[in-house]
Amino acid sequence: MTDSAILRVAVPSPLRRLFDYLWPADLGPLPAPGCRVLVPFGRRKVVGMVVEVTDHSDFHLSKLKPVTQLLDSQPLLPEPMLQLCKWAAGYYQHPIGDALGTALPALLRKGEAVPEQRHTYWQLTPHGKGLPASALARAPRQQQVLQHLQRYRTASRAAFQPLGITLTVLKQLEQKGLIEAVSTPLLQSSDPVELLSETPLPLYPQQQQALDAIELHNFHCYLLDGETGSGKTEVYLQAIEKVVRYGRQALVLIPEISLTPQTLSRFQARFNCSVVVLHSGLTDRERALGWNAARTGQAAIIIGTRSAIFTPLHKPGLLIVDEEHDNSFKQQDGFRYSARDLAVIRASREEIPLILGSATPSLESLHNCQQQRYTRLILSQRPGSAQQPRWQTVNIRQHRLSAGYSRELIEAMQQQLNEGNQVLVFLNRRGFAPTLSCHQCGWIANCYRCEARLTVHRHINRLLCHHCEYQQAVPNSCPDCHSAQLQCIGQGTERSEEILEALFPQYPVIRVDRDTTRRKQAMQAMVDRVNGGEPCILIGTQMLAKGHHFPNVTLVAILDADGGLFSADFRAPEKMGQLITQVAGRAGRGDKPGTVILQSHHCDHPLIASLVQQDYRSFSDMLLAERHLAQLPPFRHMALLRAEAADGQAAAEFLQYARQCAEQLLPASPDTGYLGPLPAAMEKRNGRFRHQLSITCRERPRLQQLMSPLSVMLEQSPLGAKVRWSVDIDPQDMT
DNA sequence: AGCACGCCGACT
DNA sequence: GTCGGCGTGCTC
Repeated sequence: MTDSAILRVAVPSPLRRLFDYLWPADLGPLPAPGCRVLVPFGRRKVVGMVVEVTDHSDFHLSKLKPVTQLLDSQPLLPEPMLQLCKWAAGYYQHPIGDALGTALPALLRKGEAVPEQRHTYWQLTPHGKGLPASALARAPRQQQVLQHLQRYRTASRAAFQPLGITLTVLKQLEQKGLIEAVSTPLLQSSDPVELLSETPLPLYPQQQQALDAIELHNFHCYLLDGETGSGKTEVYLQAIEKVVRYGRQALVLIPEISLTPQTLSRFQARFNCSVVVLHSGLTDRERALGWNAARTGQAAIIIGTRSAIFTPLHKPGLLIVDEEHDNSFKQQDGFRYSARDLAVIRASREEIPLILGSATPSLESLHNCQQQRYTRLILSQRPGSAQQPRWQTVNIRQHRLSAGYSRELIEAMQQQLNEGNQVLVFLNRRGFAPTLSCHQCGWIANCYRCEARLTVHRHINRLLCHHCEYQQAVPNSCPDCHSAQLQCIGQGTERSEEILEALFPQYPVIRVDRDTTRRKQAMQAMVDRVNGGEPCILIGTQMLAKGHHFPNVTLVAILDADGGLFSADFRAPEKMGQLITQVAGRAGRGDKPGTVILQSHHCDHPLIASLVQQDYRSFSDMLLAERHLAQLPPFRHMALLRAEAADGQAAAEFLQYARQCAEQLLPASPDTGYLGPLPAAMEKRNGRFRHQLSITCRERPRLQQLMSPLSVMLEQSPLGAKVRWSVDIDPQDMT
């Protein structure tokens, strides 16, 4: 209770509240929300962000500490971004300080000043200017610099590079006092240059209709639903062009893996304006520079992965989320936000359009179209001569397989290869074999920290756990009965590669998975090799499904389509269908028609049948009907409480307590359902036992009204201190 | 999350 | 006699 100025500050801590500080008059006028401050917190000093300015506090005035230092004279985050972070922290039940932390580049989070893009160049000192051009004859490199600067007055380091002048030479001249480095802020280029550096591609009618349908001056969501190769990117590019022409910025989100040079170069080749790319490969400084260029409006187009949704924009004009169904838009730990869902909130607050693009839209987005909240724009043709692939199933239920390959498939592959074409084989399991077992006693190699089998990796001759870090050498004999008859059961990409090499010795086999693409550039080298065009076989995991185009592939084989059909995760079939459709889209992109062969034990399963005989659209309709019947998302809103501990009992007890609290706040009813606590699909993982409690509500606000007080109660509960627990709103991955 | 305080085992 | 193990408690 006071009339002096109080700042409500978000502080990096796991506590779900703001902290009040006094503003000492000698620090000058009150800072605006969005400015960073240095504050004492406990026994240390931390960088916090002003969220509110007020004149009262629930705390005793005597308990408030004063702000130590103001770090920004102007707000770092504009009001809409601050609001978005507050909203996201509330919606996802995450501490506000941490949420705001993810919105800032690391450099700024640490309290550094905002870096500025500067133009650095070299010029002669007065001493250097006095020298004749013939000076420094004994140092030809230095003389070259001298003469160059006498002629052009200034030159940047980049300008010296083609002349073969290294930084060392320049430093030597600087030592002699002959030249000096000058750095000035980079001015915004005000020259009216032509925006486009290449002519846009002509649009076919559907593309044109889609582009025309997108209203640029108000908020609306558009689902650009077009299969692989239907030209979604061209629609993005031309929509961005319009937006940039009237002086606004476009923010494009792409999945983590699809940050391929191909996508990127399309944007850079099209536009002359400044395109900023925010990806994980940048240094902290580069990232902060790009972020700031977006904030100040210097960058017209910003492309980034999930976290880029928090990039402030000076004049936002358009948001795009490409491959909106992709799981990487949902952060799976810590601050569990969905960048795609936040894009909807952000676009609506900024009153700008949002384009969600996908060949295989998420059921959430399709449902939103059915509810008339989004407008669905369909692209069903492939430009040029490319044709739809032909689908074919092989029932492998009673077939004798050669290490996972049916006779039909082998024959089809042989035929395509003989005709000089390429074949892509999709097997979503890396390693040699998923199981090592003893033929004598039935022993199976299990991970001792996880409830999972160890995967045999033949090339390094080790057993790896794919769920934790554990690995060991492949034993020579069974640890139980000492028999030497250990056998590998099941198929992985490594084993498939061996089989293919034996089956088709005259053709190169290229394996693509996490193990073969670990090295930098390995993926690109592989793509280049394949697109060289020689007949070959590609075998790989889902890495093959995303982003890259292989125009010479005419046959796509899906070795095992059954993985997603009978999983504990209700989203598994959706993921499977998306993956299969995406892989199938790699086939026949050139002038040659493509074929997709799908091996399954359940060819007559309605989901498989709809995918094969019809398309993703009928497949997703069927899934939506199932979700409706089962009252699952997107027809219900879900929160998942997870708890894990070395003592499984403690985790279950904590969730039991959570359920009691929750049911007191919001009793179970036809509109509100509780399920659990139940052991997670893989109960033991990384040495901890995991349990979960799911809560579903018909109304989204109702769920949030429950989760907010519940999170606070759980945070304060002593039971919660003994286990690792988290709240996941709109969970994507139930495992 | 940090970072303290706090009370019990093997070492200069 | 101390160094240090990690239990629990607090941060405006």
